[in-house]
Amino acid sequence: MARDLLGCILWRRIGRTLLAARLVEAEAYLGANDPASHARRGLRSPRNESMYLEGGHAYVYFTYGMYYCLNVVTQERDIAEAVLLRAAQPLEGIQIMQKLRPKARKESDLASGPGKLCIAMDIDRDLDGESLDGKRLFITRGTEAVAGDEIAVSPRIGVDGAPEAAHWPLRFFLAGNRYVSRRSVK
DNA sequence: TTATTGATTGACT
DNA sequence: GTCAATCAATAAA
Repeated sequence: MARDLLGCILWRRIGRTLLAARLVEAEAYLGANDPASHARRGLRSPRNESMYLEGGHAYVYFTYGMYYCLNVVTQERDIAEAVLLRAAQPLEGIQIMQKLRPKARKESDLASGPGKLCIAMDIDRDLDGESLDGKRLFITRGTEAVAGDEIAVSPRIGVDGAPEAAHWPLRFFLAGNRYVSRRSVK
């Protein structure tokens, strides 16, 4: 799923305005058996409850005391697997995004990270559990095809707390794309 | 009840 | 390269 989401378009409707961005980086989190997942060992709490929804819903969590991250829930109900959307290329409503994210000086930095993406597209816990085929949030196939050899794979970012899973190759991104979160990391 | 730690970012050396 | 911001969930006591 993480692989397939690359090149897809994430849409966010806020009243009459519509924002869109092309996904260029995503990470897979494998539920109960993944020590780096919020659902490791079957953990379940109000925070991660929407991970247990059926595929096609949003899981939005608050982290480091100040940022939100958006996930696509992928499995059947009660199986808590999800894909973290880490970076995207702004397509529509770029001026609005710039207003929402004044710290970004370049367009390529508007959504070049999971927290940044949520700031640029005004995504917070209010959207947690929402359908990804809904009014405020939805995803469509991209118009630009992604070639198989365009997709690079690496360990996930920031999972140092789970040494056992630290090297798992579950981060997918478009090789050389300037909108990914870390240009130095291959 | 208290302590630790993040699926991060931005400022700074 | 280092580090602080800032808080909720989880772990430890």
